Amino acid sequence: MIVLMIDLTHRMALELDNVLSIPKYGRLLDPDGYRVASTLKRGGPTSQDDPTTAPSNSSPVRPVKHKKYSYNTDDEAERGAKSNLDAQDVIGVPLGRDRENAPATSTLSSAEKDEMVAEFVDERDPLASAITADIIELSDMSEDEADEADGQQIVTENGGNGSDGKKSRKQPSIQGGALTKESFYGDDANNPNQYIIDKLKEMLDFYERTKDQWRTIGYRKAILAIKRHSNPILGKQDAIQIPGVGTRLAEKIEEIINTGHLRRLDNLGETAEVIKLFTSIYGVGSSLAMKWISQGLRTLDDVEKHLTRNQKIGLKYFEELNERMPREEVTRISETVQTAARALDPQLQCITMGSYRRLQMGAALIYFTGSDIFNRSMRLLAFRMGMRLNQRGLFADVIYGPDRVRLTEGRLIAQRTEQEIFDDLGVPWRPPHERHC
DNA sequence: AGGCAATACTG
DNA sequence: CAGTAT
DNA sequence: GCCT
Repeated sequence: MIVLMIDLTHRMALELDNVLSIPKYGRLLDPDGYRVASTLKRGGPTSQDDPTTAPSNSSPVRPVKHKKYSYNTDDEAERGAKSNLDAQDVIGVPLGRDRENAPATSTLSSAEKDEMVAEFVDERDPLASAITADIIELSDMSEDEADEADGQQIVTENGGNGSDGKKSRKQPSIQGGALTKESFYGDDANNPNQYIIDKLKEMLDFYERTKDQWRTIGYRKAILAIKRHSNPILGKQDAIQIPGVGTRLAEKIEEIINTGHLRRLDNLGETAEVIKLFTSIYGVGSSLAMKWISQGLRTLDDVEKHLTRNQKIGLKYFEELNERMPREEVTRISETVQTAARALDPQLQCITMGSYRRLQMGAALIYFTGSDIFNRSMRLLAFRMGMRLNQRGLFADVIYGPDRVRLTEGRLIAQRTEQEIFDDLGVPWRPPHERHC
């Protein structure tokens, strides 16, 4: 089957097993609506294919050669997968701010699309190809999932509830053994060591913007470890117990405990601020930032004339690229992409990745996680309990007629977390690898 | 002392 | 190739 | 930065 993975985040790549997302850039701020490039092929082994030749439905899909975009699916040829899209295709959807009424593109011929691709590539800023989506071939997805390809795979109804709005906003922690983001990383609000974490985070931010790749990793791991550590850290000895926290950090932690702040941090002063400012320009990293600082540059204006083409775009859209994309907007863009993609191939499974997916509700997680057998048995169980489970949630008080015909929708009783759905079904939560049946 | 993920695009 | 990005 |  073919899966379209939509990645709208500009800062985070998704890496999931063999599936790599294509690094692309946040959002497209082109004001004139959107267009879909259906076969935007990149370089590599497949680029010699005649781009004007639409792949034939009946011909076997050739093995995927470009490892960047997919992994090999040996049995794919035998199964003769039908799709207008190949695994190395990329769908790019430039999106403007005012795109609600953007024109539909589903009826475009492939020649027209290719023309658009050419235009897209030639005339657009590279940064403008904001939204990209990978076509990934997955050979191990179940029939069951394929059967469900009709509906919306992305949960959108409750998307824009603002829970994704702020930078470090977290959902409340949930109890039980569920391996959720919260239980794994800890919960800001309830963590007794949050003030320590905050200080260390500031250090981390600085090193992230400096050159110090390894210190960055050290801090990051330590902070993660402290977040998972639920007891209050009272001193150096406590701290150094935590794997990931060594002598140096333990001392800093003690200083934070005793004095409330870090002298090291206070000393970073202006430099840290300016580095932060400069590296906030998309395409400007620590090296350039430090170089500029050493040349006496301090403001965005100072720096303007030293930028490359891409960096100029980064500066032009400075605000937009540094702003977190509202979840609602992600939802909207996802739908746009999906509509366009399905027009090209109705069979497509579409999944929006990144932080959007991490906050995706439990019902959808269960669904995507599988296995098919597991999902079937969970749904059957729900049915027997007079309920209904699907990728949107668990519904109670569902009325069924003869032959399991469902007469009512029922009322939504659980959807946000896997845990609550399992609970309501009376099934002990189990980790994905134990969901074989 | 040496490793700490892997890979793509840009200029 | 170094820098920047995901 | 931390760990081996």
